[in-house]
Amino acid sequence: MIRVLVVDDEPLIAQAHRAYTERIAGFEVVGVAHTARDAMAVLRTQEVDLILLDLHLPDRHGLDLVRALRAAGSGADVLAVTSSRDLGVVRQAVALGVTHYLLKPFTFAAFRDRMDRYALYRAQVREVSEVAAQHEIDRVFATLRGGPPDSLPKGLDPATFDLIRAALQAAGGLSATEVAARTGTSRVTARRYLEHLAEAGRAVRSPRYGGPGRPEVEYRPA
Amino acid sequence: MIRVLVVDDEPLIAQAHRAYTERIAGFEVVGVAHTARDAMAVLRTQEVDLILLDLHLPDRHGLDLVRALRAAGSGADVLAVTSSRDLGVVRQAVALGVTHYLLKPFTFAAFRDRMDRYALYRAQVREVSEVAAQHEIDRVFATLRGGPPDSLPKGLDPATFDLIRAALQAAGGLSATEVAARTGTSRVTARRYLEHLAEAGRAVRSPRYGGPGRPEVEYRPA
DNA sequence: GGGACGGTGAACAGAATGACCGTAATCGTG
DNA sequence: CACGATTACGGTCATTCTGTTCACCGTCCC
Repeated sequence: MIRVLVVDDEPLIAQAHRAYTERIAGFEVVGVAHTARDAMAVLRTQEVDLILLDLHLPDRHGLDLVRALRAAGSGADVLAVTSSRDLGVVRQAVALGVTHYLLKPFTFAAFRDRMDRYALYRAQVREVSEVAAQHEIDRVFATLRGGPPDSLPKGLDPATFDLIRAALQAAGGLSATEVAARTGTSRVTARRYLEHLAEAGRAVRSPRYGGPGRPEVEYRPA
Repeated sequence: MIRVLVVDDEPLIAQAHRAYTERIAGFEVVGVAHTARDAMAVLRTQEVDLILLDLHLPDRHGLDLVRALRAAGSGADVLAVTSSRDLGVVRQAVALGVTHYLLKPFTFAAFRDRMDRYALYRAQVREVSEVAAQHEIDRVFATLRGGPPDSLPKGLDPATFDLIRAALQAAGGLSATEVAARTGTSRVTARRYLEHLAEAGRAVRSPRYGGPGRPEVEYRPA
């Protein structure tokens, strides 16, 4: 369970964020604060993993709160949630290590995306305590900040997705052309979905050498 | 010009980092420090945009230095450079807002990649002072943390590249023909990638005499 | 009923590979 | 020491698949 502290000056908004958070598996809200002072108080008594922080607070700027947190040695991560479109603020937020920055108003999908990313990130850094290579570090950073996650991006149909995935699962290892032949879709479409699977880590790509001409890419279920 | 402070306890390494930095257009080194105390002193007298920070320092852990910096309100960004493979350290570094994390030893290409990314990030946040939409924020984050850019020349496939490199690493010293046999590629292809590795300084070539006929070229990982 | 959007496939430029072949470098022999 | 036999090198080119663009069609919303 990832323990979340929701901080927003408007009680209604804070409640909404709490509800949003609780709709996502793996997260629990351990506190709600409406001021920086309240937030600090909660942090003194509660273990908190992630702070959902509105930067606009009545007593203090949110970034100041983060600074104070860091000075105090707190390792809590911060997801900034604000309507401020000032890039200077974004830049400072980055420097202070916010995991992400959500502009209000946001959709639940966008919110869940950031939260899912964060959960995945935590799983990665918790799973092993040592890394062997630079690219593993890169993967951790990319998880937190990279492209869109598991929710199907635009242009991908759930039904087609299932079809392609099933075909791959059944055969074990197929090229885009072979998947196309088995599912009845075009190669282009098959490739689109296979590529998504690979991107999401649910399939691995490896080249197939031997014949003349450019090598084929084989996708195998992970 | 992006003003860089180089921090590393070993003078030789610090000089190397300084040289690396100065090879990249748009960056200038405004200071070199060997201890956390030195670094703080420089930061008090100099405007610094980016700190190239070795986490292993004689007087204090690098992350403590970052914490102190943040507490003091410094907005300098940090690129962590360390040989520590401890993921806990990585995690803390992320929370403190390091722009990236480079494992020693690293190639100049990897270093330049991170620096270029950072320069691009700065250009983005400086160009405009306001943002209109979430996706612009996302772009800024992705610039800083996105996946590694394929610095491979055209005609070379990343997957094949990894395959060849892995084969070489595992065996220690192989000819193009032997690599071909182990990877399933043709000799021509294997040689293409081995040549690239040699060119990039990641493998060394030495002839193998003894048998009849023209000597073979043996590639060994550098 | 019209417009916008989302998903698909056909066509195309070019990217990555293997086959072929002349050339280069060594060893063995007279 | 010279010369032929042998073996690998290194460049060129045909081949096949990739990845992208664009037009089409259905559907949903206004």
